[in-house]
Amino acid sequence: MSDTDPRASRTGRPRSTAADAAILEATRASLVDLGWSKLTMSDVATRAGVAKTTLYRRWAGKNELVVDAVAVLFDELELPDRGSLAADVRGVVLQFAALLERPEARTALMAVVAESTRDDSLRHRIRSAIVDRQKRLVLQGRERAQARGELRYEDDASAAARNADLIFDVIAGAVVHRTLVSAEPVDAEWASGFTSLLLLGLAGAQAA
Amino acid sequence: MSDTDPRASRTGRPRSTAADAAILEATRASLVDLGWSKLTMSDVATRAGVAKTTLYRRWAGKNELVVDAVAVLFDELELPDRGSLAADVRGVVLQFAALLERPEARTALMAVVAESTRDDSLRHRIRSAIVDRQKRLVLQGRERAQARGELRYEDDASAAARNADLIFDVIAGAVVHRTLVSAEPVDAEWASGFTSLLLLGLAGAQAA
DNA sequence: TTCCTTACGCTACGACCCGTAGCGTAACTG
DNA sequence: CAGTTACGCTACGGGTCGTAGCGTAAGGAA
Repeated sequence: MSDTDPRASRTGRPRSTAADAAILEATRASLVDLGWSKLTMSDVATRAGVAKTTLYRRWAGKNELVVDAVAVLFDELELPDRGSLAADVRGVVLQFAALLERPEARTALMAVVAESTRDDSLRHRIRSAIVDRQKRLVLQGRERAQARGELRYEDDASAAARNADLIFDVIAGAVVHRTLVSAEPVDAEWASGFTSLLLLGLAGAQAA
Repeated sequence: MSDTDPRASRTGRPRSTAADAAILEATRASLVDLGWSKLTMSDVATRAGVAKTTLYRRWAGKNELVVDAVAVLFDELELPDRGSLAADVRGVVLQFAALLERPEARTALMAVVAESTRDDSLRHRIRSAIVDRQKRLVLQGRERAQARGELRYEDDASAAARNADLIFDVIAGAVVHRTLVSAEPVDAEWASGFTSLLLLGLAGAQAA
């Protein structure tokens, strides 16, 4: 969460965990009301009932604060077994799309990614707090599909890892692009079309 | 380009087209040096050798200015006939990836998209200036593939349009996500893997 | 040419946010 | 108790924002 590890110093007044929670909650509320660009540290401090200096003691700035405030939203994603690979893909697509409907997520995600193009430490923070944690969904879905016999088990471990990364970028990228760039809704129909394309490919989806 | 149409008023001193070009060029240069978040209107004005008030006479703010400054970069994309659908896809993926390697493009694209989530007019500006213009590549590639016999001609016109939009979101989304979110390189190997996945689908690409 | 209209450069301005310093006080440890 | 760290508060210089006001420049119309 915050920058410094509280266990490093066992003496002195401990940091208020209530303040941590209040700050992150206030950050999400401010994102909803004001959006990324108009969100200010002063506003978050006021909403959280906390002094501005307290924010700077824990986060280097707006970028880091917002990443931590939004990261928890992505942990809500899960992949219940829906019986087939196609159903699992459709399900996660719709779930991810619902997350991107939330104003705090949509305004923050692209903004921090944009900032991360010029800030290595921020990019690593995004990776560890958001991106890498969601790759579990791809791995889980693949294992299930392999167990069902829908996908083969792969021999080369590094090739399998590259493949998982590729699938992750394709699914997440398509949903993000559809939602935020094209600014069109991800509904059940789109999810089905995308799933067909992903499973069958261009020619195969056309034939179906 | 600018906000007001110069042909609307035929009297008075005309706007300097040289200033327009200088401002957009200065904006790109400032994006390279400072990035989106540290770019200021004052800095752009100074670089362009123009008064700050001149900027505000043409653009409502930083968002609109940057969209116009970056839009021209995307028009460089083209789709030469490489002989097969797979080769065409690989080619456009690598071309788009090269564009996203340019610092002015990568820092600006995600930032304006993030802003557009709370600004309808900005979103329309992005669509007309950037997104919609690039869908020509999908349409062109599909026509060629159909002429080669690699894809069927589609009967339903609206279904064909939805399909083109889907493919656009999948290709552009995957490249953007790989480059900016996962922050991994789009090299020839990745482009080939992605192309196989797009053409053959999950099971098909695994078998190949 | 003269008049009209619009664009330009320049200066100045209030408003706002940034990030930090300094201080007294609060909370926890040994 | 003393020692250490966190907190709230105030204040500050520095920077950007977007606009107003002014005199001047560059075109078109009579």
